[in-house]
Amino acid sequence: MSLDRRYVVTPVHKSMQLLDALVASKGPMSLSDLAACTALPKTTAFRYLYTLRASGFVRYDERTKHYLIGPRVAVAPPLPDRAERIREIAQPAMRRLQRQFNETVNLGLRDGAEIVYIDMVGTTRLLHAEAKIGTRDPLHSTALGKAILLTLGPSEVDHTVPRRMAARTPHTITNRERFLDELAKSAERNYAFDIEENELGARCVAAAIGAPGGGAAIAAISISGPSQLMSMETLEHMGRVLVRTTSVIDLAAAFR
Amino acid sequence: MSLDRRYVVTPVHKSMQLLDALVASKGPMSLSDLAACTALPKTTAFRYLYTLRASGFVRYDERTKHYLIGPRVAVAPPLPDRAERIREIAQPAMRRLQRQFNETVNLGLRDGAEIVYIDMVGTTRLLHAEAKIGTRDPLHSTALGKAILLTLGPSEVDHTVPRRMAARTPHTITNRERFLDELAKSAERNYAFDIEENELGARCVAAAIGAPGGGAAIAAISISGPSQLMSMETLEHMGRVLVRTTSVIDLAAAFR
DNA sequence: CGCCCTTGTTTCGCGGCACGAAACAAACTT
DNA sequence: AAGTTTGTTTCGTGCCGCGAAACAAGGGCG
Repeated sequence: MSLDRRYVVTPVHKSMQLLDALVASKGPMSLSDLAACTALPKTTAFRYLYTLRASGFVRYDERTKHYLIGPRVAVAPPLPDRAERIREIAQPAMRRLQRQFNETVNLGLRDGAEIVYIDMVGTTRLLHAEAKIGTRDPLHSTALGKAILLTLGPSEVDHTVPRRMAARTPHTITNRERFLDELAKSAERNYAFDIEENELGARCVAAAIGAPGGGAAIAAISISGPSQLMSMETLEHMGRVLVRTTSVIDLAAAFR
Repeated sequence: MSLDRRYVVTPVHKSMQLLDALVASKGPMSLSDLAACTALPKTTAFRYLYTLRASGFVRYDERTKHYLIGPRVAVAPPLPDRAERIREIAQPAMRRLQRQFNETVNLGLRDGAEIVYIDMVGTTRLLHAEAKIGTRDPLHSTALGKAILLTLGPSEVDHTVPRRMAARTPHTITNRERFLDELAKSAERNYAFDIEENELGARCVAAAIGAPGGGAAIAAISISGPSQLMSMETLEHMGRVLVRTTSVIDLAAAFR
């Protein structure tokens, strides 16, 4: 980020570090814990937490004297810098897609056999969606994952997709042969579907963003929505638009 | 909340007000807007926002010079004081239920023909759930809603439940007669179900929290989980425990 | 085209308030 | 019962955050 010390006001900055610490440790923390892991004097940490508590961003268990993230707040861990840059680059395209179809548009990054959501521009209606940034899903049950797998060589696909593919819903494809078949079909179109395979009631279509060197992709964009609104024709139309859109995105700038 | 001015550190407090303002207006805001609606000098607002931006809690659109809630953060609007007090009272019971069944436990408040989620203690696994606080669902498609309707007189039920009941899923009961039938059955047990009526793949069971005067309830507690793990026997067992638990909760203190 | 008004950014010097050491109070361990 | 750790409170100092004002860019209007 921009570290122009000139305008950074310490109390705000430090108190946000406290919030981040609370997020990172996924559970209740004592004052001492928090002070220690943010390198703040106990007194100061106490005051910040007291204030955050009064603002409703932090919850306090009087009994155990432990602090928790406030119930009205959800914070995901910070993303690595590269992810941040990729998001920056993809942002305009995502907004355009969102406006065109008025459904949720997702940006995912591959990490091993999982995709990590790094951005999501939604249909304004729900908080819900926005909170999922930083969460993960398997490659094999998501359109984003399949779209990325399309750009990998057969051998890499082979040792990336786990032997036992976990079923996220009754529709998840868990048979390896059927899955490779499905991939082959998707490869002809350059976009991939997810028909309630990752979440009941939700359909998705995704296309990968070309890697700078032209090799295996590390990111993809998807459009997702409720099955009722996403007929196969709609999905195919979206798929074609996605391919056109993603093919002109250039991630080179994200790698220095 | 506790307004002991002694320990409230102004910069932290004010910057949280900025975040709240951003949340309230559900969209991009200019510096001037934010400064105006928080009654902060432009200079100060600028510095706070700059800091929040550097911490990743606020996003900045360089082009339009507008601020947004950061993508890794989700914040719901603050709850009214009464809701806050009710949550405080119900909290211990909810934690107990959570530990006993290891499924998500929800606390909902009636507001007209909707229930508002005011607390949620989850199965640690997901951010996701926690973020839904403050959101709403129809009374007629949720266990929480039905549990509250059980405590209302027939005439009040009649003009509370809308003529056309919106279908949230294919399983939502939209036929008025069938719905009243279902309510009658639930009334005998004092707890109510939701069998994928509000969200596909999710089942719920709920019981109302007795109103202070003994009249119509305004709150209820539910347990929800994936259909695979929630057999009818499990649901019935949970229902009986819920009734025992909620019947001893006393909300009197929440009303002065 | 040029003027004015609004909006964002930067500077600067003052004063108040946030800081943290230290004292105090509880709760828990030994 | 003494000792250790943890949370809370006090208090005086100095630093740093504050906001007026100056500066820089647009953008709209005549």
